[in-house]
Amino acid sequence: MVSIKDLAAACGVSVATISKALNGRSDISEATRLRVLHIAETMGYMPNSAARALKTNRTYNLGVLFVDESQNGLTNEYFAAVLDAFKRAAEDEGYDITFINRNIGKRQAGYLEHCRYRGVDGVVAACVDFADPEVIRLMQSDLPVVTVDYVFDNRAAVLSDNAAGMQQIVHHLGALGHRRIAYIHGERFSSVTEKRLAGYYKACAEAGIPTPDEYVLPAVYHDVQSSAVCTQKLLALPNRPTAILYPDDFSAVGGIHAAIDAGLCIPEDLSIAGYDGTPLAAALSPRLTTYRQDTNALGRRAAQLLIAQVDAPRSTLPEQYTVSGRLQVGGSTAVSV
Amino acid sequence: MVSIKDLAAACGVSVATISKALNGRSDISEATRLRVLHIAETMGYMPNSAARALKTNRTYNLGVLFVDESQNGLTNEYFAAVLDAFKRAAEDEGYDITFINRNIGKRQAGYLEHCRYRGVDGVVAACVDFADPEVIRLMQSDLPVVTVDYVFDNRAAVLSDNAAGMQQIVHHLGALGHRRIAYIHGERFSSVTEKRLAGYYKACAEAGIPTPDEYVLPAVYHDVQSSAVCTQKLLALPNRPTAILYPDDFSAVGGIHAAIDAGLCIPEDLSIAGYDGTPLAAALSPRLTTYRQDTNALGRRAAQLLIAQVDAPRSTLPEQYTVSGRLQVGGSTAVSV
DNA sequence: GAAAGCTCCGTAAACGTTTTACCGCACAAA
DNA sequence: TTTGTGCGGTAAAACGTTTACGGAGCTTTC
Repeated sequence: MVSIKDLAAACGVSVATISKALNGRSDISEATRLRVLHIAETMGYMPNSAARALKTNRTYNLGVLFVDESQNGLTNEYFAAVLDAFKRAAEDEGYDITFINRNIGKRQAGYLEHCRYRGVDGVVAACVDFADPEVIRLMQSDLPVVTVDYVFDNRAAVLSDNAAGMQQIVHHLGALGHRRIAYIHGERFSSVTEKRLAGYYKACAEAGIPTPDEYVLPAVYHDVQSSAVCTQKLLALPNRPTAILYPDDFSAVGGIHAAIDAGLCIPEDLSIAGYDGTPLAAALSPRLTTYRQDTNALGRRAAQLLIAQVDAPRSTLPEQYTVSGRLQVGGSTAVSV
Repeated sequence: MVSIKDLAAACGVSVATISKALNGRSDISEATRLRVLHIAETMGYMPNSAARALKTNRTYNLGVLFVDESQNGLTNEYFAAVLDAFKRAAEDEGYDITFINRNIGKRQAGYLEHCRYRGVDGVVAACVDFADPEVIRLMQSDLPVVTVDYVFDNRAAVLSDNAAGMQQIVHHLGALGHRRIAYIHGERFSSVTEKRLAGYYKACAEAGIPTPDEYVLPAVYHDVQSSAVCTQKLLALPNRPTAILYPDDFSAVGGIHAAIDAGLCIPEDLSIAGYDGTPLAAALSPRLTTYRQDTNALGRRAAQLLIAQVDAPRSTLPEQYTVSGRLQVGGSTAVSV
């Protein structure tokens, strides 16, 4: 590996000059800069990020914090899509991304310690349990942080418009004449679920649609089993709903099958809506009505917010951004009978 | 940040002693080691990975190379699952993982250059175009490398048993009495596709099942549109197949709907099989017959192979491991009429 | 009783950068 | 001639580690 020292020797100047030439400093003549750059090219010079990080305390590395327990990790389609967009945006700005975990070397540690050990310039947190003391410690540290789909104190955050999305779905169904709209939601005490529930109740109230307790059932995100069971319960009701809302597109599949098993036709006998707007929604037949979250904008925005904090002159305040999605009407919803 | 120097001062010993105590070296008394460890704990000492990397040329960072163009990135469920397992295994061994891209800082570069810049100890390559000159350059470098689902020269690789998987599916259908089995496959010139095709042909030959050209159609992985179109073509055949095989579970959804639209019942009129064994397969009704790839073993094995190379005494040879999956029979396949 | 061998610890150099302080020089102003 | 003022460059310290080497004190060995 050719170092800055070798370059200096080859160019006949000092290492300081090389460094200046490479980093676009001003106190150097254009002539020598060009010469250095050219020789660096031909010698195949590569800077050493470790040395640079050691000296500057900047790694140009961004940490990604998420929990991979219980399937909610990389295999979560929503999170994967957001992360993918985040990654692309970060790379465009010259940052690399690396995963945060709870050990340093082979020793157990905390998330914060891991970040300090690796010297990441900032952290994006998604899909994590914000009640976890370790997560809280990280959030309260002086590290630049951006959260997705959760607001921690007044730290930077990007949010999907969960309440608005839910409202749009309800409005859509209300416009189709539905008056009995049930909602099978995801785990409680997640801010996403709470927002969507609020949106559901608000929209129903506005439209004068009743929301009896037996129409609001708890299930589990991405679990066809639980959504199928809930659907069966709803369909067994004396006054069964004409439309059912699901926590996500995948769960809706469980609902669809439960409905079909009950001898119902979709959308003639029952309207069904998912959430997320994944490729799966478009693959189903009829296409699933769903709310498409703008994962691309979410990830990109998160990267921008984080990087802005990283090289903020400590004056910029953290912000919360909400990015809105789009109702995607498919054939799974139709006028109420 | 408290450094080794602060520790030395607090302990009243030299920095060398601290380093030795921390790294479990032998030329130090157990008494002082304990004292150092204790004081380090109370002072909240954290090593600096950059400094360590600079000195030792080991970063304990593993690079992940994959292309994220055309949806085949993180959102690819198969890859995401493998990566997740890889990540867990790597972390257990004290390694962190970071993504490889083609720029260093904001400048364009090659994959290899990026790796050298970041000083990753090794690279796992999956879902990449192995014809890309940049990828080839990386593969031919002296960096420890492991590939998944592809064999490059004699570098280490983990492989899913694509041929065997396909054979098992065909055997299963053959045992059910099917004699007209069509195969809608993924993109050609991918080694995965070629292996599966070979498996299909071999199993059919063994069972004396004909494989007319019009039964073998090219489609695109994870594309319901193309699989639906292919399905329509097959069903329009004068001598239409009694069973259709798909490149993956998601594509099978397209096929199922095309079949239903054609007025067929599954599995009574047509048997259908997917590939991968994703949660989706189990969510469908009837459950999709599929071949479940052991993504967990694949990822874990890849990590083991890579790490073994990293700290190999240059004597160990790279190996190719094949990990086998399991046929998962669902209700989408039944005895032939 | 001296040589040899341990055990434990310190000294100092090195890894590849960046950055601060400074120096010499040419040129213009006084 | 002196004094300032940029400009182009150098020297050297610093970042936080690891490690080769050496040395002091002790024990073993012949």
